Amino acid sequence: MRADAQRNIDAIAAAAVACLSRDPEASVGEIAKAAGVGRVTLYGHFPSRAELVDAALARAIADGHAILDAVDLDGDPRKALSRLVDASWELVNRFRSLLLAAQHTLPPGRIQELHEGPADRMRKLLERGRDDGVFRTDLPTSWLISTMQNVMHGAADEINAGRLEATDAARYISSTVLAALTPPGKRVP
Amino acid sequence: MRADAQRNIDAIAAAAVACLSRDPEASVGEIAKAAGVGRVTLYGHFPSRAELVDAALARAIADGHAILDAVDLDGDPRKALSRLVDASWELVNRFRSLLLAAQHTLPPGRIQELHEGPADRMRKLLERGRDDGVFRTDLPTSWLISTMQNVMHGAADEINAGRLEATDAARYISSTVLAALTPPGKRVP
DNA sequence: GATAACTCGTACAGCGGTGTTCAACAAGAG
DNA sequence: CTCTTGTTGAACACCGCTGTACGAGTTATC
Repeated sequence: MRADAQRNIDAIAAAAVACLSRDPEASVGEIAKAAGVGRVTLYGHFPSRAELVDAALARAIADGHAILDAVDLDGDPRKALSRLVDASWELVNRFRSLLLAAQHTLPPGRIQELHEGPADRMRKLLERGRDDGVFRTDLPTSWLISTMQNVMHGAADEINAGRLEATDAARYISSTVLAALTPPGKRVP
Repeated sequence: MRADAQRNIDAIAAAAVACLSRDPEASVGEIAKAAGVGRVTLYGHFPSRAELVDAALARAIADGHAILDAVDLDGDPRKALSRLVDASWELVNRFRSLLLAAQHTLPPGRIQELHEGPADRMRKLLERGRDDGVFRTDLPTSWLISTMQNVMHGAADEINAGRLEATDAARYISSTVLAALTPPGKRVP
């Protein structure tokens, strides 16, 4: 593999992330142009649109993974969760449109598969909080995780619709999620 | 307006609701066929796909409105909200795909406009509960309403993905929403 | 500097959708 | 019964997208 080919593959993946994050229906042609590459060259590296979207999502998640690594998950699980949710929210908001593209391009289950890493991180923290008695145990962790994701995605929609200020979002999300995770009978923080 | 024309308009709108509820990208041709009507006839009544989707969504919401009218909203606001959420969930689940179609066909804001009725119903109950001190006042009602909607939509997604049983959904949603609405410092029911 | 790897633009075929036209035909309303 | 209003299928032009083919040009690499 020649060095410039590798460089182009990288540029295309980066452009795909950028374009699809703006418009989930961005065409292959647009992405090629954004990468500074001919459409044919792109097809040389990614046989189909689906594989391109897959690569873009994988790249975005990998980037996010690195960012989330910097979040301190020790100490009070509620505080830790709040920190993790804040950081995750940043990412969800940024890649929201890309996810939409993936949803009607990738085969069902593939997205879940790519999200295993981030979900695991969340699950570990959630389980620690459950052991400490600060998070509820009457609902499955998978449901709680998807609820957090849904709240974040919803916030992104509200911002897009102009009904919510981006500066308020993080606080709203944290408050809502922490309340939703509180075990029945316990006080909301 | 001739009687059979009126009948056709009705059949087309009903078919649009049905088809788009199955597949958000159902073509005009499919809908016409489902209505037992020629494609040209359809275009005679609905000048464009957008107007057809608009009519379908409006119809679905009107139908839902009638169903929600049967829900008893008196008594303990938390119990009432639980009842309302259960009924709403039924509808959201049914029309989830139609909403998706509307989201990338109708101009931004139009969907919100059509949802004013249902949102008002929820808002009134929410405000009564706030006056009674059982729902939180530290977040805007609009945010709380959208959170409820997001939890329901998320549940629909989970069911579609096979990660959640439809029979569990209603209970999960109620528990989650009631916790999320609990004022800070109060106990989760 | 030779050679294999890579890229480029253009052009093409195919697909599935939308919206329109036309001329023949059916069915309500008076 | 008549006439206006509707309905019908087939055909058409149009659009933007995907994926492929080709021949000429360019650039890493040895």
